[in-house]
Amino acid sequence: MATLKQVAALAKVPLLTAYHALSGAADVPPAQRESVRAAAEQLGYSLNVTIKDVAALAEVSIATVSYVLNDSAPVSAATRHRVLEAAAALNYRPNVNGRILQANKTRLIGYGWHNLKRGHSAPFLERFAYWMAQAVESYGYHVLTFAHSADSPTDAYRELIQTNRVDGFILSHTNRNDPRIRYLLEARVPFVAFGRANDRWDFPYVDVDGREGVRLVAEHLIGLGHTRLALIGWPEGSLSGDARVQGYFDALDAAAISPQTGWIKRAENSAAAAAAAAADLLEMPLATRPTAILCVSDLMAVGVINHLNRCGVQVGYDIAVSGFDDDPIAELIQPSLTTLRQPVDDLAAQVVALLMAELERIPAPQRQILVAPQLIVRASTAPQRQFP
Amino acid sequence: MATLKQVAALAKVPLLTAYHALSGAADVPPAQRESVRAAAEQLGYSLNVTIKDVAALAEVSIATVSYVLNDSAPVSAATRHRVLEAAAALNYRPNVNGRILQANKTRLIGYGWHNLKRGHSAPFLERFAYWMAQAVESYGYHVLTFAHSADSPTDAYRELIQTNRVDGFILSHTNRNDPRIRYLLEARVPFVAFGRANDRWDFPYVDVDGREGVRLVAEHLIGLGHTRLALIGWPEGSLSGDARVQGYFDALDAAAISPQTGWIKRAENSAAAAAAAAADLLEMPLATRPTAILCVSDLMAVGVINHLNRCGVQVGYDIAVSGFDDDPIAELIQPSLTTLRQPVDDLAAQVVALLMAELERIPAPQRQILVAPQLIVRASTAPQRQFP
DNA sequence: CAAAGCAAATGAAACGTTTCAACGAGTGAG
DNA sequence: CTCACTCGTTGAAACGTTTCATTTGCTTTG
Repeated sequence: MATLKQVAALAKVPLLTAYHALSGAADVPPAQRESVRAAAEQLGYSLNVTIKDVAALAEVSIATVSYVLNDSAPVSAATRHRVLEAAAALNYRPNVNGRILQANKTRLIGYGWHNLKRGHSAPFLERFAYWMAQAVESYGYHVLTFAHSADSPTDAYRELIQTNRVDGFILSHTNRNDPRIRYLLEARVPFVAFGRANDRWDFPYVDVDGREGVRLVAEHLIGLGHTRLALIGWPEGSLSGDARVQGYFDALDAAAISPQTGWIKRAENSAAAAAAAAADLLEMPLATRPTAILCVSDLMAVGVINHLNRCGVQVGYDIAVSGFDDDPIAELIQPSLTTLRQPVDDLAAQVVALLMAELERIPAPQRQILVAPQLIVRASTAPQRQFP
Repeated sequence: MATLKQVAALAKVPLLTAYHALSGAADVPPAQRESVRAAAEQLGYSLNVTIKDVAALAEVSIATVSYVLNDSAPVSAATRHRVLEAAAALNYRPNVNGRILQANKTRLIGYGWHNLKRGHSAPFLERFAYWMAQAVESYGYHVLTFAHSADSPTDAYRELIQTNRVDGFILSHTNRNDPRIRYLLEARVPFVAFGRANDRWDFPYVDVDGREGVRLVAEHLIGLGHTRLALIGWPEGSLSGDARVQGYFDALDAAAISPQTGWIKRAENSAAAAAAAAADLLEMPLATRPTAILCVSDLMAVGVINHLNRCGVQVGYDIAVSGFDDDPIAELIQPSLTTLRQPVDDLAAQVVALLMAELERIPAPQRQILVAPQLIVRASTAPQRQFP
């Protein structure tokens, strides 16, 4: 491919004129415009301003242009000025791909999407993706998203690394002993997880402090006078699930309440399963029946509220209910749901900050970060009644 | 940077042995391993298999390797076999960045995130992002996501194009006269919109057929015996909003029902605004009061249902309610909500198929596609009562 | 038997950048 | 006046591919 300079030479016009003729950025006499067009045609040139063109216009070497634009070597004020003028006149923008090849850094961060089943979708993650993109851009990076299957997730990660498509990864929706984390650790690929995997592996992560969150809401309920608190958690074994249960015990311990058998239920993360658990709780004798039900997700809390509504139990008055996540539904359900909000923007920013340190291979002093969620009090735990 | 061949020569071992020593892919006698390590160290070489290494091992030129791997020129069976063996033995994966620079094609599609206000988030878009990534990958592309501000969105698009970061774009959340579309058309950048902009511009898009959707649900209600149907739409002026209203008229016309004044309300896309509109409707005299309320979004329908519940009106029995979107909340609210589901996977696949045609610069015959949503009947329009 | 033709393989250029090593022109010290 | 330095600048190499133009070694044909 020819350069702009050659086109200009062939058309016997100044370089800048050739640029204007082809770009339309400024007016050029029709005769000249035509001859430039013809010259470009003849050379098979299509407008594409490179560092060479800037160098030609500024009458310096391309090395000098590079030094000026990256401020990576001393350049005299006069030349610097000429170069900047030329770059501006030609509206020059460096081609990132040239850079990438030379530096062997793509400035791209991989982020994999799962295929969430209907109803299990997390609106939360869409916002996370936004804030992540935003945070990453402030460091001059971009996010490359890809889809991966649930059964062999590592394949997609391996492929992206081996073909040099990305510099690192951000993982979300981590599982216990997540195979992706195992692979990335072994392959020594920079990454940060949004979520934990197990206690043995040492890797950088940011997670919501579910334990502290549930403790907060339990404390809030105890403060309202509740003394019989039930908890509907996930089946034992999930990292974040067990942490949340722990927060419940923390609060009860602190208030010197001893948890009764039957107050703790386990259910899958669905409205229906939680409703069934709530039904069990309702069957307890009124005198010992819990007056508050803590749920480890908003989805479950919604199931509980719907069930209580159907049974004629007044939620927020007869029985308080709380959730976790601050899903949009929390504001929309009747009564509106007390819950814990995860500070998405903050989480994303911290994940990205950690990742940048990993990419520089200078690990941050604190590579494991827990962020406390914020208690959002709504009608489902309104202090409307004195509990016996 | 040195090549694997040079390292092997310096360590006086075969190329493949050098590879094994450095990669650990196969066992190598400790003595040899050490001398290879030392040689690599001395040359400042870190393991990175390129086409040159494959060529060296197969004892052919790099051109031949390229031809074999891309099947882009005739190669004798014997050499082809040698090359494939060598590539496999070295676990060679082409570096995409070399390709990108040479072809000036990044095989990256840009997709911009908006910052949606809390409560206005669309869980739908998260799933769209997943299916889009999936579809794009089946063509060997990836999605580059970026965040852009609401006030000057085109800047981000321009930057990505001018620096050659992406080959094209997918837009979602399009507005009437969307400035992004105006820019991309003018800059002649390949893109496809998920949503329309206005009737004047000719560009490829895929959109949900809101008109047909609302017609479907109205038809369904009329089939149940309803004759007085109200509609709560968005303020006039939005493209998709107006289309949905049109579907309502279509169905009423077909059933020879003439819409009464007062049946049509306009409200912002929020639960509260829709509830207020529903309150107005409730004040109409019982004899002429609508028996069904169609809403142009699930969010609005939820506001309406909550309001009716509060007023003691039995939704699905006294008054039917419908929404649009099939948000997860539709299944969770009481009663569950009849609505229109957008076939996300299908929409994403069609958007991507269109984009691929645009990228090849051979525009598809049909560049504007409307996809009909699917009617999902739930309890909020149950046929429980004979309407007068 | 020479010329022509063909298939297979190769050397080298190109894509756009950064950066190393080298160079020339001043400047200050001896 | 010369030598050694510094500062500013430059040519060229390198990153990993693809692909053009050419060469090599055969086979066929007149």
